[in-house]
Amino acid sequence: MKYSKATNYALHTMLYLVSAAPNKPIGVQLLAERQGVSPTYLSKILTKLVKADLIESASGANGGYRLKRKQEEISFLDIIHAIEGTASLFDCTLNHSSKCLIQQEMVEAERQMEQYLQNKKMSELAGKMTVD
Amino acid sequence: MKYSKATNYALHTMLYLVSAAPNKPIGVQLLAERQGVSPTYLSKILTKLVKADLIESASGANGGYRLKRKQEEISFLDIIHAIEGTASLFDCTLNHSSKCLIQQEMVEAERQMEQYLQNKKMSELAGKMTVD
DNA sequence: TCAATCAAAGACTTTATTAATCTATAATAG
DNA sequence: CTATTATAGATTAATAAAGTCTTTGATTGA
Ligand code: SF4
Ligand code: SF4
Repeated sequence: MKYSKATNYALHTMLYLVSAAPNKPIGVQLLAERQGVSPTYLSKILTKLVKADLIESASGANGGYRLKRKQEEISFLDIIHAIEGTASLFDCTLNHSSKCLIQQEMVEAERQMEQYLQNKKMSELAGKMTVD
Repeated sequence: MKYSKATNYALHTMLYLVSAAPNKPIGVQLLAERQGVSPTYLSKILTKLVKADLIESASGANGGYRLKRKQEEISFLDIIHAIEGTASLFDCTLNHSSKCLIQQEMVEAERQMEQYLQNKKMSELAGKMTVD
């Protein structure tokens, strides 16, 4: 069990957008170069972030991506959910009883992690880290 | 990102062993039947649990598997780690700075989940759940 | 001792998921 | 219009998970 590389790219891209000038859209070309990934691939990842309403895109010359919300309103969890989806990490296909303790505990454990990630906002990274 | 099916099998097997008579080893045949999985495959999973010192095995007639520790000394996390390994969920291959906040937060979030799972022991399931 | 029973190990195959590419289409600024 | 940039979908490649098959080794008890 691992976070996908896509999530990694998404987090780094968001970090970069956070530390960039807020009103100048940044093209996928540049974002991809920095991370050593192909523009077309990063593009699909960013489209997910757009659909999750975390960033917005502009087509055409001088277009690109920029934050749609304030830094303090974007959490790690938002980004992760946008890429990985929101389904539970533990899936018991059978699911016979709502009182199943295994499932309950696994879900609660996950909730603990998500709670932490939800409280971590992009604003905490801004300035405190340089993107490379 | 999902827990593997192997983890699911491991948890269910442990639950079954917990609710079984502690001194009579149970063969993989029976354990596999209950879960609708092939004995040889389950066997490799159980071998991991043996190596993690959670259960012990006996070869030969009347052999099989049984708990090696007390119920209250086996946590969900023990089982999960035995199957999934202990590597971090988030891997940044670059890893340039020990001060990287992204990595720090991701690791800390995971720690929250693990802490919860470490406190959940098999003894909490015993009796409260029927295996099916 | 020997045959039946059971676990361990390793090589292998199949299936599923993730990662990535390629190509075509749509939007927009200048 | 045309250059630029995002979106979408189909497709391929790479990696990981799931599962099978076969052999070996240990143990029991007849
Ligand atoms: S016991 Fe719980 S986790 Fe297992 S199959 Fe039933 S509902 Fe799912
Ligand atoms: S910024 Fe942090 S997470 Fe990203 S590559 Fe560097 S060390 Fe890894």
